[in-house]
Parts: sequence; structure tokens; C-alpha cells
Amino acid sequence: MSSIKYTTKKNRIALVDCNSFYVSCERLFNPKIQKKAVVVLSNNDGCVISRSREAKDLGIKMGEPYFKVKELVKKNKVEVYSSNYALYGDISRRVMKVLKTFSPKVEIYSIDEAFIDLSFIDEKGVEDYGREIRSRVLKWTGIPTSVGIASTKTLSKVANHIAKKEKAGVIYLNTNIDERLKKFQIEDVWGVGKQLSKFYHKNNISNAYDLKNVSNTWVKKGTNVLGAKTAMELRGIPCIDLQIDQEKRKNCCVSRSFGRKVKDLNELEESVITHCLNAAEKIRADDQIAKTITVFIRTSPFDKNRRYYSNSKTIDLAIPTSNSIELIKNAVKALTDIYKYGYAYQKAGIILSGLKDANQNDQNLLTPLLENKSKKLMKAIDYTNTKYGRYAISIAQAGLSKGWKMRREHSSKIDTASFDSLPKIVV
DNA sequence: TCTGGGGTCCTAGGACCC
DNA sequence: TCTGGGGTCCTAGGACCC
Repeated sequence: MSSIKYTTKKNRIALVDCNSFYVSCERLFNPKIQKKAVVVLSNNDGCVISRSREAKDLGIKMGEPYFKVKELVKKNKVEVYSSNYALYGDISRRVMKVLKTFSPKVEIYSIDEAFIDLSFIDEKGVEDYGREIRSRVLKWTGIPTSVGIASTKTLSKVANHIAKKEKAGVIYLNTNIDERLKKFQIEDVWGVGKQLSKFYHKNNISNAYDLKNVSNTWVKKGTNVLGAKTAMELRGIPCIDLQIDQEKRKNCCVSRSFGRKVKDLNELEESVITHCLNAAEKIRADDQIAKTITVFIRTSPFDKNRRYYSNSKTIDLAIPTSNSIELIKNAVKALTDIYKYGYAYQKAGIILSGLKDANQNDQNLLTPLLENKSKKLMKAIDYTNTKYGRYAISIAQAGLSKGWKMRREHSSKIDTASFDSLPKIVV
């Protein structure tokens, strides 16, 4: 296993994970749903993606299609919310800011969780430190969290999982590790998904302890280097480094399911152009340019009565760019190539890839000339849209009707950037 | 009727070169 | 009839994550 780098230094890593994050965000601004069963739905009100403890206890599963639990929801008076990512993103930034007061080394792993290096904290004091993290985040942001602490990222994930399950708040996985791992199902291990679970079960590895005790060569042969890293980490040998500095994204995807089926090429075009505008704006905000653009469309994979069609087309851009007009031109070309008449489309999207810093684009003599021409226009559009709201300036092809737009029937309409939605206190 | 969206990393295999 | 071998680079697709 010489190919896997690891250190033998004694680490302490905490994983802080917000409890039912989206639900907790909605609860912040709505005291009435504090003790109630609450769920938050994915885009298009499609699936349940966040559940309060009470909703979990009712048997509502993560990722379950909303229409399948509608009856249950009605019967038990579950509060239902469409997702509000602007709000969750804002609260997330506040939580992360608090976490950074506890350690110089914080990896923001997702919208609702972060790894924190606590190696500098004494072993005896680390559990108390974890409790302090919980209470400060709760006090300063109102968001409840669970904290798992262990010697590797994978083990801190295990500890966090246990903390949530046992409602313990903080778990420091330091003693009786093997006993804990024996009760930890293999499919719950970080990095073990559906396929790997199947493979491990077939080979009589059914819990984390089993995986910890098989040979590295065997794991690597049967899976890949990531599988072997997971096994090593379960042994307490750190193989997955903390990623402190936020690297810029390498791809940028914007896609949506439609609120209703779409057959018409013009409507598909409108949606693709709208996605294109959003993606271009995103990468410009990071000062990036794209090398290629991919357009994809598909019909519903769940509709058994109709033939499934899914296709995508990637275009290499002659000159990498973040220019909306240029990107749209290529997107429309790609869409026309893959569009087939007669299908009821369910989703469309675009992916900008091969992203790099705009100022690195120097291999082409023409580049500065062409880029400058449009840079000012793009800047003006971005500025206006930030100041006066999304879509203040758009382009005509993006359409105005947008009959294909997604459903959002349960929005709380909370906007933390707007005074209108601040809670009112009546005295 | 109604099933999300946005990422990362790894690997196999093709293209290409000498 | 007989059609090298080894290296690099790139990409599509798969698996995983939240």
C-alpha cells in the first residue's frame, strides 16, 4: 500500500453537522413549527430532503417522492416547505463563521457540515470543547448541531452518526472503538455507497469492524484506492486530508426539472438559455472562464408508458469564455442537435466545464481583444442584477412566459436580505 | 398527475506518438 | 499469411457525497 500517503501523527478531527438543517432554518423564522413535524421539499416540490425528528419518527424517508407521503403528511398535519436555498446559504455562512472561531483549520464540507482540526486541544479537554462548539453555534445562529470527534475524518463521521442517533450532542470516539464499529452497518460508512455495500455484503463484510480487519490489498483489488483509504481510516490512520482553502469549482452545472412536461423546441430553448445565463453569472462571480459547454435533455425516467430519451452534446469553445451571449449561441446549437420531436421532456440542463481563472487565458493572441469587447457589458449586467434583483436584466431569448418553470407551492418566502421578511415583534 | 440539484474523484480505454 | 510495444494524454461514464 505504498501508494497511499498517511501520517502516524495523533490527530483529532471534529465533524460538526447541523441537525435537519433546512428544517432548522425554516424554524428560525417561524416559532409556530418549533415542536411540529416539518419537512422541506426539493426543487419542484419533488422529494423530501429534510425532516425534523418528529417527521422521521412518522416514518417519512429521506429522498422519498412527495406524492408518496402526501396522505401521511395530511393525516399527521406535517408542515411542508418548498426549499429556499438563498435562505439556507445565508444561514450556512453564519454557522461556518462561528465554527472558524474555534480553530484555524476548518474545512467547509457541505452546506451543513464542516470538519475542524482540533489536534491542538488536549485529549482530556476535547469533549468539553465539542460541547462549547455546539452551544456557541446554537446561541449565535439558532441552529442545533451534532459533533463527532475522532482521529480520522471517516471515524469522525462515524462518531457524528452515533451522536445523532443517540441524541448525545457530542461523541468523542476514543475508547471502545471496536465495539462501536461492530454495531455500525457497512452501508452507513462514509464512502460506501450502494455498489460497494453490495460487494462487501457478498464477501461477508457487514459492519465497519469487518472492513477495518480485512487486508488492504484485498480491498484495493476488489474496489479502488478510495475503498482502501476508507479501510485505513477506520483503523485510525489518516489518509484523507483536511481541505482548508476553498478551491474554485472545476465544473458548473445548472439544471431543472420542468413544472410540467415540455415538447416544444422553443420552450426547451428558453429553459436552456435561462440556465446558461445563470451558469455564466456564477462563473463570472468567481472570475472563471469555461473551455466546454454541455447541454442535456431527457424525458422522465419514471414514466413506464412512454419511450425514454436522454441525450447530451458537448461543444469545445474555440476560445474559453464566460460571455453569456457566446455561451448561449453554442448552447442553442447543441440543443438543436439533440432535440427530437415527439417526446415529452422532463428536464434540461447545461454544464460548463474545464473552468479556469480568467486571467490565465493567455494562449491566444485574439483573446484579450474579444474578451474586452464584452467584459464591460457582462459586468454591467451582473452589477445591475445584484443590485436590483435577479433577472432585472436578461436577454429576450430567455423568454418571459416561462410556462415550464418549476413548482414551489409551499414557499416560506423568507429572505434574510430583505427587511420585509424580518419577524415582527408586537409589544 | 406528482420522483432534486450540484459537485468530486477514479478508472478503463481510445487516440496519438515515437 | 504475417500487422510492435510502450508511453502519455484525454474523456466518458460510474460511483460516491450532501
